[in-house]
Amino acid sequence: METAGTTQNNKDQEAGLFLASFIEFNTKERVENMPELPEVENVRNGLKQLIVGKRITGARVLWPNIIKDPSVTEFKQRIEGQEIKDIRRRGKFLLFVLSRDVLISHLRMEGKYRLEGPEVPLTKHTHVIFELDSKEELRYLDVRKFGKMSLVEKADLDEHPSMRSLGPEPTDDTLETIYLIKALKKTERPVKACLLDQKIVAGIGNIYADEILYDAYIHPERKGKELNEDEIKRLRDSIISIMNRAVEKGGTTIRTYANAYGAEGSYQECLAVYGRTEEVCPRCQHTIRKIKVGQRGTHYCPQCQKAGRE
DNA sequence: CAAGAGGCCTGTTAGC
DNA sequence: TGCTAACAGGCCTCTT
Repeated sequence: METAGTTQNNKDQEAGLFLASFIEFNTKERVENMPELPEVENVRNGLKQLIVGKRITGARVLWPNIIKDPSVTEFKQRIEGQEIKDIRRRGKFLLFVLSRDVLISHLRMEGKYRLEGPEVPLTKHTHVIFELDSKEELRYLDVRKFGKMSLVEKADLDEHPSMRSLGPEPTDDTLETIYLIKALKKTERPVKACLLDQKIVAGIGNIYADEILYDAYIHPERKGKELNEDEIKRLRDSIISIMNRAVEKGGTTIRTYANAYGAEGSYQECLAVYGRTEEVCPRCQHTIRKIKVGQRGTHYCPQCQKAGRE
């Protein structure tokens, strides 16, 4: 793992953009930042100020598996010369709107972008480099190499496999109660798994799924079909309010490198259960527990979130 | 069709 | 102490 203070390149990191993040809660539990919707939104805002209007003069791909489609050769050829017109977001996907194409970028667990001068040495986790006409480089770093990029024509964006099956954004305008009732009422899956399913709602990851269920007083293992309409209504409200609040706070970042735009988030101060295993529930003083639900680490309060009714 | 398993990766950690 | 093996995690692909 990288550390913030290693003297030599510390200055460089602070000078460039490092919308990044490692989360360190306490000595018991350390979790790396997995960018969910609020974190991606934060990255989007930072990048927007820094690179919109600049032109990509070339691309270097050091780890080919990051590029999902088209082929690496075509990817590099096509992106060259295109101007960055806008940066958008859909779910957890970052969308670089270019002159002709859209670059779809998913950070997965640890992907991050840095804007640096070419003289700044590459780290071993740098996998893709976009050279800009401003003489800077937009660099993609990813310790796990899990992130993916696709380049598609604008007209084909909605039909791209990554976009096509995404559910609605978790906002008041787009996530309807009726829709959520329909989606949950027909499934045996635990509600936690449903929240993580991007086809049902886009943008929720492991941190906010736990926070949402806590906020809604719903046990993560309850099956979708056994939730009543009032509970699903409550769940919908929690989805929207938690995600809105997290976006306002700039997402969750426990420890971050400084950057010129102060893009680190502060939602970690609001986390009630995530990363707080064996701590005291802020509502009822019961002990927060960690279990596994659908292969995922899950934090909840056994007192506030009963497995039975409520 | 829905749902679960496997694969992608590597730093960290549990277990010997 | 030093080593290996298991694990985490989001999404896609394959299988059932």
